[in-house]
Amino acid sequence: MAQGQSRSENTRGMLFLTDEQLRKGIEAMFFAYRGFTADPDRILTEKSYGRAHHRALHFIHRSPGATVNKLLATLGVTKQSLNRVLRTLIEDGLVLNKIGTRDKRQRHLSLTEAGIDLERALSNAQSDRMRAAYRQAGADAVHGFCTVLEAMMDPELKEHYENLTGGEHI
Amino acid sequence: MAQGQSRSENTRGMLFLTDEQLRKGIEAMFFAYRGFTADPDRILTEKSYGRAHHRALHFIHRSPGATVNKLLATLGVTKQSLNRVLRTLIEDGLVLNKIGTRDKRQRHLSLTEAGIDLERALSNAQSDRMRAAYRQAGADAVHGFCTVLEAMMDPELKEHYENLTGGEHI
DNA sequence: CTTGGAATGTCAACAACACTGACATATTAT
DNA sequence: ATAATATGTCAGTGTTGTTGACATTCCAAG
Repeated sequence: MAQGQSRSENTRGMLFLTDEQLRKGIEAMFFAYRGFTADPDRILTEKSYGRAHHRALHFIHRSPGATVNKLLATLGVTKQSLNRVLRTLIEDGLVLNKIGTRDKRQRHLSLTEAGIDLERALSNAQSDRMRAAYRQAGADAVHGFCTVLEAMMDPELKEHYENLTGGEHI
Repeated sequence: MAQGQSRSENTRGMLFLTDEQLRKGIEAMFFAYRGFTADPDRILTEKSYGRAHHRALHFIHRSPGATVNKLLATLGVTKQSLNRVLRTLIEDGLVLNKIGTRDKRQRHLSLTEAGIDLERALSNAQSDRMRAAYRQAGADAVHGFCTVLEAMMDPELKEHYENLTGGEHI
């Protein structure tokens, strides 16, 4: 039995993965995701927003000027679902909705100053925990963490993930 | 600038963490969690269940005979929310609700054969992806993955996580 | 034995957030 | 002119979470 052994390889470099190790990873994802969202959720509740607002603010901040369609693809929700959230953010003066110059059907989304402020508050809350976890776990662990997460993504989602970091210098 | 450098330490062994690295980790969690739930979700939709049913089945399978209160603490939802889910699972013959012998107020939950079957189907779907990700990332990455996830948990949630793996031999 | 509190279940109402389906409106492309 | 695209909107529905209130059952302390 490879009990209590969290890293184990055979002679061909293949991983031995017990059901227990897999289950542990599954539960770790579940509990960690709760921690991951806990801090922003508190801020959001104060402002009567939800997680969907956070996600919208995050990705608009990340890709300012992106169209609604691009945001839809990134978030993976229906336009009706996103529209409900976007409407309140625009009404509350956190998000700008600018008609495209080249293609006037498109709406380019960006954050107002107030939107940037809230996004930063949410991002800071989430980053603080992430930073603490990174520091506690160490550099090698962080690298492994991201590697496994990337391997867990659907190929289509992974493209969105990579495009975000790639298309930074626009 | 430590740009493009995902693991970096200074002379005192402290991690340098750029905003970009933290943001990348945050987005990795978001996209990976979507992949994490995608496969079970497909099965659940077929059977007209939701993620909450999966979670209940998972933890009942993990700690058979646990009381409702213990399950409530693990899942971190209200009893009303859990009860709605449990009721359908009991009605559908997937979960057993046995009155305690020592304390007859308590209900001890366990899976029926049908419950075990569905739990296994869900677990397999989720494990398959996890296993593939683990294999792709390698043993060291897996270790780091779990380390960071554990460091991200709320202390209270981490106890639940650890109690699950610790109290296996009941 | 009575009483207080704990464990559980249930009812009602509500909110967030996802879905589908249908439809309207510009605008662009063919 | 017509088709397709990008967006917005309305209406309805389902899952999952929440509060608040209340009943039941049972253990334990007085």
